[in-house]
Amino acid sequence: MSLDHAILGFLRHEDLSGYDLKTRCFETRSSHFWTADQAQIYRTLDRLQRSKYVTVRTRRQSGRPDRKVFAISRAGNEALAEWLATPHPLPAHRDPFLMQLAFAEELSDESLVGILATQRDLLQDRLSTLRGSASAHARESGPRPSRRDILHRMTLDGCMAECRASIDWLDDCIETLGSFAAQGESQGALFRPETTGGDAR
Amino acid sequence: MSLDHAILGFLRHEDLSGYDLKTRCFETRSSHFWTADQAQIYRTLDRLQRSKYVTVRTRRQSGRPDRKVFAISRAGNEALAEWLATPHPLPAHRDPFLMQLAFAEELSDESLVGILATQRDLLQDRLSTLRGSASAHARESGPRPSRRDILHRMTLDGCMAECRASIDWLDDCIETLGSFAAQGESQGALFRPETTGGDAR
DNA sequence: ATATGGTGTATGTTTTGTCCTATATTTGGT
DNA sequence: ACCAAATATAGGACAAAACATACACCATAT
Repeated sequence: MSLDHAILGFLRHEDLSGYDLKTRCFETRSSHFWTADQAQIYRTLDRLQRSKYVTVRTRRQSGRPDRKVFAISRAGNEALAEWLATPHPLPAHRDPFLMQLAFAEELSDESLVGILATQRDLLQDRLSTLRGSASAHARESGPRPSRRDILHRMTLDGCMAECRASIDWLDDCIETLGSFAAQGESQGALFRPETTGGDAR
Repeated sequence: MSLDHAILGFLRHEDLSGYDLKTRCFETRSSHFWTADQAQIYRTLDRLQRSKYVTVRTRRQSGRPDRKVFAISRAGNEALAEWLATPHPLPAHRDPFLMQLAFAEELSDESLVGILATQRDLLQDRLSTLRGSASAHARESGPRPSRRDILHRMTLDGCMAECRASIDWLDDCIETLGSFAAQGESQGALFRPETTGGDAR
């Protein structure tokens, strides 16, 4: 259902074709929190049109194939506004990397550290990309950003915060495994006691 | 594909029935990084069996319906080992809450802060749950945790780290919006310049 | 001439995950 | 005696997403 609202959200700002949504919206503006396949976009537009949440007008273009430009309808606006104003439950967390780590019991320490380091690097890359988007966005929006700009910036900040947290965590894991390997197995001391007390909030 | 490996991972440790996997594995041990519907578990077990990654023996039980106990096969072990030793690309990030925030332009400051605070509370609940799991796990595994225990603990730590980062970020957002509302719109000063310089790693 | 790459829309198939329902028995509580 | 909850497996329907492929046209470079 979220994709529907993403499309309505983009259309609220300006009228767009499926192609626009793909290239100017999902591949750029929202890529850090939602992506969508081209096929998915067109099918969803079709469905939104059938449910009267968007209207379409076809733009004849000289030579090129026609552009179908979609606009959000009254009903679409209302549905979107309602969704935006409602808190939604957290979706189940799904993380294939944590799964890999959880079952890596029989992996050698070296392989395991390799996996962790690779993941760290991947997250570092993502963080760099996010930083790039943030700078670009700051440049575009200038010294007096609109409310829209501020919200967009917040989403980037959120992603960067998560990213940094995961990187730090991975560094801790690598360190722990390093001393684990150095001292041999089952030394116990490596197991940091829970931080509940010192870190309560 | 990840679900296959999750099941193989659990079976590597001990033989289990579909019901065991549901109640003792996915609803408890792995709930923080992967969940699975009961129907999905049974269907996946069926498929894994057809592809010879698991074997099954049926336990007659007096009265009760038969238990189908699954065990991982040689082929299953090899497939799992290979998957565990390979780094996998980051999946696309999908976060409906960030989407909600990104499109919340027309929401009043009050509603927006409400949404952010609710999200904060939801994450706080998740963090409490994670803390509970961590304590319980620490208690069960005792002073000399096995490698398996340490890895499991790491997955919990990773989730908690992400959770905390998101909560802190939400607090920042709420604060920013608070001063935004106080000073009126488009004051510009509220837009924190990018932190790239001070936070480089 | 031909290839490449961008613009633009659309369908088919498969995988993955969710929800609902059905069946059958035992145990424990009121 | 009766009801709810736990134990145990499985199919149908469907939405969401990924993956592949197709059609049609243009501009530009080789």
